[in-house]
Amino acid sequence: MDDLQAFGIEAGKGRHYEEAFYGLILVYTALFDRIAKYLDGFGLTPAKMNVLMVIKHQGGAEGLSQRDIGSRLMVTASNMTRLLEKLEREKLVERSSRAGDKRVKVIRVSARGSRLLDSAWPGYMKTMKGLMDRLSQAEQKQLAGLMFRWTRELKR
Amino acid sequence: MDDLQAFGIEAGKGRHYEEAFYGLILVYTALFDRIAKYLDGFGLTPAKMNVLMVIKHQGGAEGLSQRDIGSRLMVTASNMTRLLEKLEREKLVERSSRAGDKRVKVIRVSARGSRLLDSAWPGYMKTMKGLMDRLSQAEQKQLAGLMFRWTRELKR
DNA sequence: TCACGATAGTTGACAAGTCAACCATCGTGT
DNA sequence: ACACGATGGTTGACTTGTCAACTATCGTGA
Repeated sequence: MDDLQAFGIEAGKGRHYEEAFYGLILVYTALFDRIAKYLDGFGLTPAKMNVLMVIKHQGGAEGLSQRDIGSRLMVTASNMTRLLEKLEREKLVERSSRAGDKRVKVIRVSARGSRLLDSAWPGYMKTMKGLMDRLSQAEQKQLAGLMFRWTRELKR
Repeated sequence: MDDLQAFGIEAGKGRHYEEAFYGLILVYTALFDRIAKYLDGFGLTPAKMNVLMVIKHQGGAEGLSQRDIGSRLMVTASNMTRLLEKLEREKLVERSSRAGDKRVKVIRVSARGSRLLDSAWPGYMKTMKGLMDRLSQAEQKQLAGLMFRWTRELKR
């Protein structure tokens, strides 16, 4: 736990909240890193993967507006614009104005995007599971419960 | 838990690892956000705050090299260069070449940086504690333990 | 009907992070 | 003594993310 010392924290000294806080940061960055490395093999990034997943799983035939995607992923509108521009340039996604409301842009996954998503998906899940499986089943369950409670508390 | 649905995850369906994974992301971003908002009042960001904390708490009289700081915070060398350039421009930090090894730049907190850090610190800790205290003491301890084990596992 | 407020998206300017290529300096082995 | 590899830092090009200011369109109330 030398990592925590970086922040001036000594482990095992009471002060669980500091250990938990900095531990969480360390874990998050490690997880993010591994996932990013995996996705890199497909020319994808976590952000792009998330966008593709949301559109494909929740878009149905009608597609989603940029706003819809953004709010589901907690990504700002301006960030969505640029993310989708790139995805469009890479032909993974199609953007068209909605008939009846020219303000909204309807986003759909292209055939190419869909194929890419399908090919990246199993390994993505496997990578994630592999990372999580460093914890026991019981610990995973514990963590899931903690995170669930915590997000709800943080939202008030 | 509607947030998790964004990723195509249903809560409470076994699959604790998915809930834990996405829950962790949600929590992390929420925490980061609040901390960033607090620090903004001081013209600081989490990254800058971390750098100042490390230099002040571990730098002693001799200061630290950029490499030292970077490795303690898991920040890349190139990122350190730019971070420290900004901190230097804002006169929060002083950079000088080490006598005896011109490659190394020795970093010290300036008087101004030190004052700023002192003024931001108590509220920073209070904000962090406030965020953590949405969980009970027992949960914090549990979480700290989990994170401790997990970081170690992830490092192999 | 039309003015005004709300909604969807875009743009500019910035922070923080990455990687790869690069320069300067150091230290060591022969 | 010096060549070469290791070390410390910088730079360029890029991604993801933010906020604030902006445009365009839509819908509603008077």
